Amino acid sequence: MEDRKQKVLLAVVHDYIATAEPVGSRTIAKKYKLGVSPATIRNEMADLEDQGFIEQPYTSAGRIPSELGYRYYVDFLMRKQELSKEEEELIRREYRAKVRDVGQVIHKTGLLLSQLTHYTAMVLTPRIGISSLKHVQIVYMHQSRAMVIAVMDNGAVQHRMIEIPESITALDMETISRVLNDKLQGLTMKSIKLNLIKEIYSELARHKNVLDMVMELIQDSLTLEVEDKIYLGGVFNMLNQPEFHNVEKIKTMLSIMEQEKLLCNILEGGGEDEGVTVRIGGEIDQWDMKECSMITAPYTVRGRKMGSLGVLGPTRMEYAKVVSVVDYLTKYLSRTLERMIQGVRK
Amino acid sequence: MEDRKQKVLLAVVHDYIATAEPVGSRTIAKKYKLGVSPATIRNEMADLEDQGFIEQPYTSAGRIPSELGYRYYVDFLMRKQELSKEEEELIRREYRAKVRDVGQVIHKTGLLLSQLTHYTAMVLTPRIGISSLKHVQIVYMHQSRAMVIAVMDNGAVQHRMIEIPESITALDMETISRVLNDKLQGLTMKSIKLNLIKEIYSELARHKNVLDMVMELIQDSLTLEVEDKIYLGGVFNMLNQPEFHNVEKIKTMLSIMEQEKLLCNILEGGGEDEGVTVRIGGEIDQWDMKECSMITAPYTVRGRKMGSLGVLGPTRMEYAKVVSVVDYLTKYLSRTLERMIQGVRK
DNA sequence: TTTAGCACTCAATAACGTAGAGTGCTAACA
DNA sequence: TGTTAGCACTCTACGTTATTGAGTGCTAAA
Repeated sequence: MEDRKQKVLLAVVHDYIATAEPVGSRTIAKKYKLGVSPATIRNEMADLEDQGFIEQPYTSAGRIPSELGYRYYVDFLMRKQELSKEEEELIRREYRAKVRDVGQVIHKTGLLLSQLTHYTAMVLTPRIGISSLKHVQIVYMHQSRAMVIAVMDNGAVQHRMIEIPESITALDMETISRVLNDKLQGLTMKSIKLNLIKEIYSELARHKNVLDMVMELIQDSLTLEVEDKIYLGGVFNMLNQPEFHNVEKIKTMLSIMEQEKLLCNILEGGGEDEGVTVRIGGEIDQWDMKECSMITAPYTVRGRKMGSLGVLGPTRMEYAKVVSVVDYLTKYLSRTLERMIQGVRK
Repeated sequence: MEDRKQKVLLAVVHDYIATAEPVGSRTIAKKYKLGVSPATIRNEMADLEDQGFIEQPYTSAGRIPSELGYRYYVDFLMRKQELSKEEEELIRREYRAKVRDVGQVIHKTGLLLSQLTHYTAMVLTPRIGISSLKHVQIVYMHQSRAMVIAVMDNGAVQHRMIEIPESITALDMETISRVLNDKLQGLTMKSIKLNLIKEIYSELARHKNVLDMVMELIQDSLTLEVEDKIYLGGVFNMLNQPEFHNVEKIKTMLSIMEQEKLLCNILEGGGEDEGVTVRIGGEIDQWDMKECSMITAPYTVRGRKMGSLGVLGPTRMEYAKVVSVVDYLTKYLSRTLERMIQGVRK
């Protein structure tokens, strides 16, 4: 595309992103100093419209970028916009404060994401993957209650309260723990064979019903269908966007936001296994989101994809800024998780 | 209040709840068969307005209930509306399905609450209260990593990954675990004395840095500022209410919904330690919520209040229905939690 | 005490006119 | 051949005005 045409397109995109109003030739001539008259710009715009990069909402209004226009902008015209010193400082500070458990980190990340971009942030909780058993422990609580705890090699911990017969002693529980650890340690769900289980049951025949409950927890922990949880933040930022001044649109938007499953699919739909993905309007294959764009990226631990995060905004989004923020935060999150989890299966 | 006046008030409240339109005298005469003409009803309405139970949005419109009117309705006129068989069945089924951990139960309850009422549901996670240490365990993971697990007597479990010197052996970790269990078991934060800690440190002097990290986890677990989490559901139900067809209102609403802390305070502001509380309009002391009502109730385990749940809707809310649902679900939730948690401090 | 009749009020809706932003086209210009 | 000024034309947004209709309050009769 000729240089001047690109400049005009860039002007349209920038101005529309900034003002949310259709952009006219006069405005461009005045604000963007291309050194030519409005009439010339009009000619260029007519061409750009023919080629499908911009469109008119109605005869004799200004132009707005089409999806194709945004796409061209993102792919060829956009220049990465680094974070400011203050923003980097903010991120560093926030992460320092609360880095205790994974949930908190995810939460914090989402908060930062929505604060920095002023759009809606979505962060998927890490999907840990296949794990093996590291340790089982039965802790006597009181009367007829005990706590079973299972630790996985990937650092996940599950616990459950169980009811135990009055007759059982602390020693019994230690025995059970010990036998289970001996037999099952290091095994994944798949590698636990039927006769191994039989063996355990025969060895601990006296405690069948306790064993039942413990084995159930172990099984649950090992097969754990990771209940893809998602953190959502800054939903109400969307309402400040003029394109959502229509109640109907807000409604469809919010109803999507309440369907966690759907959101997860959309978030994961980015494809690529690494790097920032930009999806514009219809490229998100969710009919109700035609007027939105998403910028997503997976975060990793030791090179393995653990989950994704992303930003949802109107197609008229500040792409340059958001791409930088998403990129920066994914890396930061990856590093932080790496330090926390570690024990991921190699 | 005279009988007929009550009937008129009731008619106004019912009709306004159903239609969201100011109610005129003709409508009442037609729909509610009081056996008198519109003119008579007009007179009664004029009286009711003088007494402050109903009001006119503008001259020559119908009447709508005032806050006082709703209050009178809730206190004297409203008749409890039992749940239908289908609804009870739904609740039972949903609870059967997933009752594994506390988080899931809270989530389910919120979902049900919003589904059954078609308003916004809020459920506070249980606040467990002072706890004492039941068990500490250090589990070796791999290379220089270990997992510390602390179990409280109230059934809470905390875990954290720590870094350990290569030199440390599995036996060492067992020793540390054993010493800590011996010394600290059964103690609350308050009852751990300084010289007890010194004693531990001197006994395990060799492992000072490991001990540091373990003690930190124990301290965190025991002091655990219960991070009042809240489950929110059905926010978008609000948008179906005609009173929220105004974008500005939706905005203030949503911005409140994103402030968890604030929500917790509001939810807890109900006062009473048991039973369903109805707060109408300004009775919620949150300025932006003048046009909303809340119906809340605390849930308990063994008679001790653990948290609250509630429903937020427009002042024009189906009070009778919602009160029943809230009442029913609090009891159901209390029973379910009782079965799950048990070990609460007596 | 109740009711019919009637004048009056006021929001909501529709109908109309106007202003302004922006275009496309044409013709002149470099 | 590319650029620019001029101008007629288009279409939305907005403000003004008229119309409708629901609902009231008051009065006087039953």
